[in-house]
Amino acid sequence: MNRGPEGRRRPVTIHDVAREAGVSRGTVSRVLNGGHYVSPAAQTAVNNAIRRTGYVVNRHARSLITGRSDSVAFLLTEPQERFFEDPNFNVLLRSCTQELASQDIPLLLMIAGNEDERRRNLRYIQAGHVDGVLLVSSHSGDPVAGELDAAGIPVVACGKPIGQQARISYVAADDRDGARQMVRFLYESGRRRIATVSGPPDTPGGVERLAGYRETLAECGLPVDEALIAVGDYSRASGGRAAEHLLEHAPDIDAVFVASDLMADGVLDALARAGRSVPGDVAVGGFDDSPAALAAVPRLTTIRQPFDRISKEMVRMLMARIGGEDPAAVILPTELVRRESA
Amino acid sequence: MNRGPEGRRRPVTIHDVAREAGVSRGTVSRVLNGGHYVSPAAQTAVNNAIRRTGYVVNRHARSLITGRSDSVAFLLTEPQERFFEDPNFNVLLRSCTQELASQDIPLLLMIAGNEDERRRNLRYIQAGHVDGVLLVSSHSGDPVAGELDAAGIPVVACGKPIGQQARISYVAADDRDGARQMVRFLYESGRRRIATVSGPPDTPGGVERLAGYRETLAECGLPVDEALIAVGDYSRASGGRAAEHLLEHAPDIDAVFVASDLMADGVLDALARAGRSVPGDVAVGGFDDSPAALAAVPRLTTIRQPFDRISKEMVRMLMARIGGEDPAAVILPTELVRRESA
DNA sequence: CTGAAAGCGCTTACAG
DNA sequence: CTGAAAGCGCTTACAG
Repeated sequence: MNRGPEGRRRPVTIHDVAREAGVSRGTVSRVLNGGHYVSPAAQTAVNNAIRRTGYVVNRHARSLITGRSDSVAFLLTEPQERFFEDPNFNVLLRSCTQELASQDIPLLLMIAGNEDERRRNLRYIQAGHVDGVLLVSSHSGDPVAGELDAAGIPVVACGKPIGQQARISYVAADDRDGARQMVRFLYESGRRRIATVSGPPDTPGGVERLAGYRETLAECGLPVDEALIAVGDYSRASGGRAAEHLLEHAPDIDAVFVASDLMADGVLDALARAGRSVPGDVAVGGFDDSPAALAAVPRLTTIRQPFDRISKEMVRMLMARIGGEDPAAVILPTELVRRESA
Repeated sequence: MNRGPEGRRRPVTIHDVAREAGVSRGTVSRVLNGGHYVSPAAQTAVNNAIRRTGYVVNRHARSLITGRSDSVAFLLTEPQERFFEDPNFNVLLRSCTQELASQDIPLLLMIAGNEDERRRNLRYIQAGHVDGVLLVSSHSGDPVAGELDAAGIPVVACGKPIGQQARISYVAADDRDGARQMVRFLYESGRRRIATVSGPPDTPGGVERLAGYRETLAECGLPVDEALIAVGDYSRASGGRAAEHLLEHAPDIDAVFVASDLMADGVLDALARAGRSVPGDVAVGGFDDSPAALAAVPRLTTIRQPFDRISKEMVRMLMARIGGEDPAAVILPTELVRRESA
């Protein structure tokens, strides 16, 4: 940074670098953009000049001409209570931010907690102010993915966008297999009255994890008793209510597979209030391996979603999409993590 | 949006609007920027043309000339565990995002969980890619505020930046008064062995809330017994450990004022394990009124930090700072919220 | 491989 | 109040 007469910074431009290196501005620009068609000598001279002058590219000027913003939106469409309560969002947000930062791409955070915000964010995105969007919303009935896609905006969703998986890229953990692993583990630990608390039926996790539960029970030769199935909405409180419901309709349960760690934490509370010990009387298995699993007492045995890999893949796929590639889906394996609750 | 021959969007520019309205591009720009020195007739014509053409300003072109990016960074410098665990961050992040969105200003999320990330984010910000930064970090020993300020970047901190409050704008809740309200409330409910779990001594909340505790005890004519004071790090687990410590050294406590809701939740767990009933045997008072207060069992009586107002003020002050105003501090009142834990 | 030149879409003095 | 013009800092064909 140079300083002008008033001590105000005059940002160094490509022009200063060119003068310093003794080349034209075009050459500097070529070095900046990959160094193609530049002689080694010019290359070196420019790089040295950049170092000496402390040059930093003006992103606005670049964007003006390239038509790209070199930034992406992280769009969260959730009621705000869930964003406040569920640590999964933070994990995802954190690792996407990190992954993008490593590529020097800023993340614009957009939260659509209601229809108004949804509309405003959509308008902003459609105006072309970002190159693409990472979409996170558990409820896949959400029309926002389709609207963005229709507007020609590259989108990668976290979790299968039910109804439009053919047109929207997404990355998801293998929900069904995760559920299968947990239920089989419970069975092999000797449990025979295995209940489940599933997620909402309009979410991929709600559908797939329940399906995995049913399949595995059948494979183990256990009857699928509808009294063993309760539905939650992924909130901790809904887990507690579901557990109470199960206790009432099937008091002889000896295990519960819960479709999220946060709900599992609620189940733990309800079980404790009912005087059931965990894992003595009832084994509890969660899903996510979120920070909530470690905060629970006892700590949760759960299915790990590889959030780090999920984020990395989301970013990679979004870049590919922005680069013109066709949509694709990536399914990542899950893994059983044994702790104290089962 | 018009479509060119290939169906590709050709964004409508100020030029299209000018033609449509029958004025010059300068006039369109003047309407866009406040409508000064524009006749009512031209005003109307331009506005209609904007509506008809669906014109949206190209922010890059604007920024290139104004030198402003019209975006701000939300910089979180915390170890990631705390970001994952503590819902306070989400509340703050959410309301800042919302407040900025209402002014059409994008928020760039930056998370500095370690030295490397801190350095990269600093570099990005210092390059002038954002107009200012909203700084959130509980540990105020953090040098980042000073570094940004030294680089001439407008900063507003959340919470008093110890050591540099004269140079950095900040907004904070009235920590000391909040502590006073809680301790007095506990006293007036008949409690006489009132303990506290404070925050780290290098955070403003750690210092001020403890000071408020001491003062109020003295005013109530209660001795300040050092065995009644334990220190946590704002994590849930540290609250549990602090409670165990207190129970060991001062088994006759009948109340605990805890410097954060999350730690209070940990205290609740420890108390339950020790067989003490809440609020029967021991009353527990939290601080924050975060979502953790409602998730706790029993729900926490706590001190409300007005996060909505805090965010609004942070944004307002940052804009003022960007506009050239001198630093200032805003202290917002706190309020006792009665629930079941005390 | 390299330079000169055009142009991205806007804002802002400057004349009138 | 309004238009014509310069210029923000870059990238990218286009000649050479």
